[in-house]
Parts: sequence; C-alpha cells; structure tokens
Amino acid sequence: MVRVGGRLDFVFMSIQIILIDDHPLFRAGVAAALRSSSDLVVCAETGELGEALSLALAHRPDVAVVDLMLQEEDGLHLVRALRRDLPRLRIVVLSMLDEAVYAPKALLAGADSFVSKRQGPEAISAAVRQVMSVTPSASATGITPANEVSSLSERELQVFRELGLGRSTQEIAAALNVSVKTVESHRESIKLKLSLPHANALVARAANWVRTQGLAR
Amino acid sequence: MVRVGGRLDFVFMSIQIILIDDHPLFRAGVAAALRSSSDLVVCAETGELGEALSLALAHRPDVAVVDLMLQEEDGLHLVRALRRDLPRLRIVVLSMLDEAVYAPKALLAGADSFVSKRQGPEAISAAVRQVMSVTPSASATGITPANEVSSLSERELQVFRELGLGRSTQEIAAALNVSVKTVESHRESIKLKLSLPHANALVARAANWVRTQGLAR
DNA sequence: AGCTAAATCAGGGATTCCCCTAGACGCCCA
DNA sequence: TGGGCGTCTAGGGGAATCCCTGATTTAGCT
Repeated sequence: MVRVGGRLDFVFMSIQIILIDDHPLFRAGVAAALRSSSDLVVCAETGELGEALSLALAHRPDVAVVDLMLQEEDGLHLVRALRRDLPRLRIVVLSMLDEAVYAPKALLAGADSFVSKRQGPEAISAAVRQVMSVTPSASATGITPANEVSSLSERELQVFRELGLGRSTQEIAAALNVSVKTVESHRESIKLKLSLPHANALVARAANWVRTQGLAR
Repeated sequence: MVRVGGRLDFVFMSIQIILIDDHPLFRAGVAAALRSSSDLVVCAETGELGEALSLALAHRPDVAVVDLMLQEEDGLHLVRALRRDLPRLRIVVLSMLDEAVYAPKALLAGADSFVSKRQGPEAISAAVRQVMSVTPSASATGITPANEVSSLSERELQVFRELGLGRSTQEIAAALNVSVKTVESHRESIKLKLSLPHANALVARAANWVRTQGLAR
C-alpha cells in the first residue's frame, strides 16, 4: 500500500479511500467530489454500516470517510470499531450537524478529522489529504466545545432535538422505542446539565437550539 | 418546449429540469441521479435561492426539483414563489426531514410531489416522471393559513410570548396577575387557533415565534 | 478489574394538561 | 334593544406530565 508522506509531488501515489454513507445521494456526491482529485481513489463504498468493517478489512484503505448523517449513534459506533480493528486507518467524519457538538464526540470516538458538510466538496478532499500528511497521532485540532448543549449525551441530544421540534414526551418515547419513563429521565438529565428550571424552559430552549441548528421548524 | 403527455414512448422527448439545492454535495448527487436517465435533462441548477426564480423564468423548465434541506422556511417560500410566477411548472420537493411533517407543508405551498431523500435516487427520477404524467392542474393549492399568530387576542399573545420565553404556566399566571386556570384557558385557545396538538408543540412554536419577533431575552 | 457515564425504567406525590362548562363584559348589528 | 360573538376570567375532574429518587445493565476508559 502506498502512502503519501510529505512533499512528494514528483511521485504519483494514490490515496485509497473507503466511503461509508448510508445515504445513496450524499454518497454519490461525496464520491464525485473525491474522484475529481486524481490522487484520491474510492476503493470501496457502502451504505450498510455492518458491511463497512469487513470491507475496510478486505481493502485496507488509507482513509475511511464516514458520514454520521442523522443516526450518529451507529456512526460513532462504527468509528470506534474501525479505530479498534484498524488502528492505522485514518478516519474522516462527515456530518451535517453541529460541529461544536459532534466534532468532539467524533474525535473522542477515534476520528482523525471532522468535516461539516456545509463546507463543501473541497473541504473533504482537503481533510483526506490533511489526515494523510500528519503522523497518525490524531491530535484533535483543538476544538473547544464551550457550548453547553455539547455536554449532552447522544440520547439526550436526540430527546432534546425532538423536544425542540415540539414533540410530546409520549411521541418521543414512541419514536425512540423506549418507555415514557426513560424519556422523562433524559429530560431530567438535560434540565440538570443545562440548568433549566422547568419543562417549558426546556422546550423553549430546545426549540431555539433547533432553530440555530437549522434542523427544521 | 417539448412536453410528455402520455404513452408516447416512440417519440423522444426530454424533460427539462431545474435543480435547486443549497448543498453542493447533495446537488451533485441528485444531478447525477437525474442525468442517469437519458430523458431527463438538468438544464439549470443553483444553490442560491434568490437565483432560482430568475433561472426558472429564463430556462422555462418542465420540472423544478427543490431541496428543502435544512432551511425549509426559505424552501417553502421558494416553492410558493415558483408556483405564483410559473403556474405550469411542476415542482418536486426533496427533504431529508420527516415526511409526515413536511410533505403536507410542501404540498400546501404548491409542490406537486414530495420525495424523502431516504428513498434514494430512483425515487426522484420516478417523481419527476410522475408529475409530468398528470395534467397540469396543480390542484390550486387552496392556501388557507388561518393558523396565524395574528389571530391571537391581546391576552393570548401575552401568554404566547411568555411561553416562548420558556416561562411556566404558574410563572405566567403570577406575571399577569390571574389564576393558573385562566392561563390554562388562554393556552387552550391558542392551541385551538394555531392547530397545535399539545403543550410541547405550543411552547416550541411560541419559542420560534419569539425568535422571529426578536422579543427574546 | 474497577470506575464512570450512559441508557433504561419504576414508584409516587406534585403539578400541569386538557376538555368541558360558564359567568361577566364589551362590541356589532339588525 | 335583544341576540350573537369574542374575550377574559375561572372551576371541575380525569389523564398526562413533571420531578425527584433510585435501581439495573451495558459499555467505554484507566
């Protein structure tokens, strides 16, 4: 397997990439963006998270580009699995969600770089080259969360988002396939973490957060 | 401009499409999906919502594929503008968000079809062909807002605003010097007027309204 | 292994929600 | 001037929730 070490522009070397994105359209877009650089090769791609690990083991790519998309739960899981089984693999995480919230989680899970999808095609290619140009230490780009919402766990964030969309406790429980009691529990945790006095304050805060995230309305 | 009317498969006719999507990657993906059908032609595409209308007026496409993406407010605005200025234009709305929530909104705004992005590339092509296969009645939208904040009375508006600021029913009652029961009554009236299903939806809506009004803390 | 955080859910009293009813007041209009 | 309509007020009562405490299990970290 070839590998780009530094300023070796007179040597042709390709970076092998595996692309994991459960959304076919986005995957097509990202693949096109990557392929537009002749030194980047998408050697495998899949939308099945279960298939990703075995594909990576088979192809031994240099970089995995993983899309957190909306089920970032499974995405982070995959990042951990990749990091565990393929320690030398560089992992670039894409997400359309809030960078301040998800970047730390992704990096903590073992990702080497985090790219917001808002940044466009070039940013992805750039990130891939960047993670290949540094030693595999990961170093985490020094993103400071500071945002209180970022202290929420995965599940709490899901509940928070649903609340911001104006969903009732019951509706959320049904959507997440858990009991009402569990959702209530998450709500309590969120209120505690965000120092909110009561339910209405929680919902209003969530709605405003969702607004800033542009996740709907 | 050619137009497919019915079962005319022995005549070659292309469907002209304008693609409006503020996200470059997704736009690339959708464009690729559409172009894979030889009878579909992407005659224009843009990520700028402001540019969309003039492009549509200039190219006079058969179908507009509009991505609600994350700022669905603006997207719906565009759909209405397109429907107003180009009544015969077929409009297909894409969204990655909850179909049950956004499809009615999109159709109400004048869209002819709604496709969830989860459904993949084929669904988009299929939707484009489908809207071209029906008569251009466009179903007249029948826009009856009614659910306007402006329909709220003075007192209801006060309660609504307080709710949007995250105040509890008790707090509002104290602030307005009335009983909790009165505030509850106002809440009921507001829910009725705005067609809101339950308390959380009410608070979330109020919070968003407060944000747009700039009345926040 | 031990620790910690996350996720799940139960119990139970306090509170709120939600639907119904209803009196008082003001306004418009026939 | 009487009737209709909307607003503001508020109570009754059952359902739902809020909110606090605590328990268990899983999983990631040291």
